[in-house]
Amino acid sequence: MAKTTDSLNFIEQIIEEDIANGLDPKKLRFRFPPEPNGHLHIGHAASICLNFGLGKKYNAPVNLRFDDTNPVKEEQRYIDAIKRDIEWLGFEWDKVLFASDYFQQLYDWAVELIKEGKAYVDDQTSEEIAAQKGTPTEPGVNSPYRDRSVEENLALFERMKNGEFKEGERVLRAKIDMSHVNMHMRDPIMYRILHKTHHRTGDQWKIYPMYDWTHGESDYIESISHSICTLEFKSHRDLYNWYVDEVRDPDLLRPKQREFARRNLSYTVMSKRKLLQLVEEGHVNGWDDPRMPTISGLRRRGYSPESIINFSEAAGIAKRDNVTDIALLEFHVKDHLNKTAPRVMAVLDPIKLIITNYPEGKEEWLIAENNPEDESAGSREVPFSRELYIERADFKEEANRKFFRLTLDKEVRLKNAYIIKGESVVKDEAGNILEIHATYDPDSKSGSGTEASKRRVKGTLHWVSAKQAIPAEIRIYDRLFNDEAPDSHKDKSFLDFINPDSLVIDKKAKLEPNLATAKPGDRFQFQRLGYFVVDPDTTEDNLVFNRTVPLRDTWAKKQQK
RNA sequence: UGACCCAUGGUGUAACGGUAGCACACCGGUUUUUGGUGCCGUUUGUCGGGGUUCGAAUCCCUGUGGGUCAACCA
Repeated sequence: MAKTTDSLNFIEQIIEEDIANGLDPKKLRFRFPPEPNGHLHIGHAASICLNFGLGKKYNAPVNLRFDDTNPVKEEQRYIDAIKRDIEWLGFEWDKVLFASDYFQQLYDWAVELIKEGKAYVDDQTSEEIAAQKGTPTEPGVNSPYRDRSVEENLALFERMKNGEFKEGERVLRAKIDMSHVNMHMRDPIMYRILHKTHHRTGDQWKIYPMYDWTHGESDYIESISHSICTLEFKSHRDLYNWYVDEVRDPDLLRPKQREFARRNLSYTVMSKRKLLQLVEEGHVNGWDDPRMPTISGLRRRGYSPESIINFSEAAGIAKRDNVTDIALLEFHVKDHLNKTAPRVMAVLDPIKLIITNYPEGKEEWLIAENNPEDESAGSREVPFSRELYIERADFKEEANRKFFRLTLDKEVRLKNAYIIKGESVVKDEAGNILEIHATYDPDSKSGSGTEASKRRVKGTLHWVSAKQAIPAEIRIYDRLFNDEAPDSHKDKSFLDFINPDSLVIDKKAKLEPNLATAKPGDRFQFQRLGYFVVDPDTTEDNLVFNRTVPLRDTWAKKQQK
């Protein structure tokens, strides 16, 4: 029989196995190691949820470690953005650390390796070294500098450190095996010369360690038990182990690198390089543009941390390449917002509705439930009067049976208010509808008890009272890319798939007056339309909303068929 | 013409030698003062071929398909 009780993902299985084999659970320690060269995106969320989730599950510390070994690409503002995103997701790190904290230790260890004859300075150019590297099917050849004396290597490495050489003139290489089947083991480069200012160490260093030399050693220094990374690092594992074992105290455990498949999403570009290009070339309005798959973009779009975490949980962890349907993410957004977002009435494309038998000048404040999914959300009052706005698309002079909204001579309910009946329309010379006239039934007030409740009406419309309505700017986002998986087209640029209609701005919208005090970040469900969030661009004079995600609309879907 | 990794419905995952489940998506029904939500249900899957076994998605062999590896990036 299927055991649906918490099945473990394969990383957890490895950990359980290690514990079963005698690993002290108190020694469990994880890390999340971003390079501060851009914003985190939804793919990183998988790694964050995995590592911090493991920390929670096993009550183990998780370090936030910035892999900042390449001063060319890294910036302080990205460090700040990454911290904010992780905090926003609700995770707590044990320590914030930097690979650059270990530069001196790494240097000292490198000197040791040189002394042991396990590293050497190579004077060749990048091209020459590449040419000697061989190919996956052919072995490489040794560098002519491979057998330099320890003294000479020490002296040269010292001079590299002191900035006596230009960039590219020399590198330090590990002396392993130029004919190893694993290309990464063919005398990998440990240090390169870079006369660049580092965002943390400034101009102190003229040489910078490479990823492989840094990462395992950093894990070792921090006593990380399980170092979890993505699949493309699989072939780095041999080198990771080699480096760690060179410096490791035999009594201490070697951190265990294990790899899982990165999370891909349909219609979504996840490459940091490409996201940077979108920002730099101005295709979007920054890293936090609501169309971006970045955590900051999703936040501005109105996604909740819960929805991202639930999504990651649902998507799972495995070792095979995948393209997850973006609908799964959107499902979790709607699922969470449905339970938490207050309902509110807004009309995006207003047309005037006059209740002809409602007294001029009269004004009623009707009670409206804030969230039918959550009784504790309470209720609010909305003004009702003779002149209202309704959605232009909610009226047709004549329509078939499938149309549940307002037509002439048919009844519908105004949400939280009365049942009305379409009577006539006022048009201009061109035949455009200017106003709809209707009559209401005073005995049909919502929740009054006197409502003719047994009367069935075709549908329910949202509306706002014209006099009290407040205007707003509504930003509606569609997919940035109109192709299923723009990453997969090797022959075309992903920019060719940018959807020109990915952003629509609507300034005609009319909202119920309660929204006047909404603050940036507040999320609402606009009744029958979708979930919306107040954008940070909002000012006192200009209320700005982003559409997080539309509501499921089965009618619209059927129309398309 | 190498090494390594991977292969379960449309998608993402579970089952670790004992009846192939779950979720999303899709489709249908139902409830509803949101064409939302909820509830119910249908359809759809172990890449092929051998083998081991009483029994194989699971173990072995083989084929096929996909991915990764030749940055002074991470």
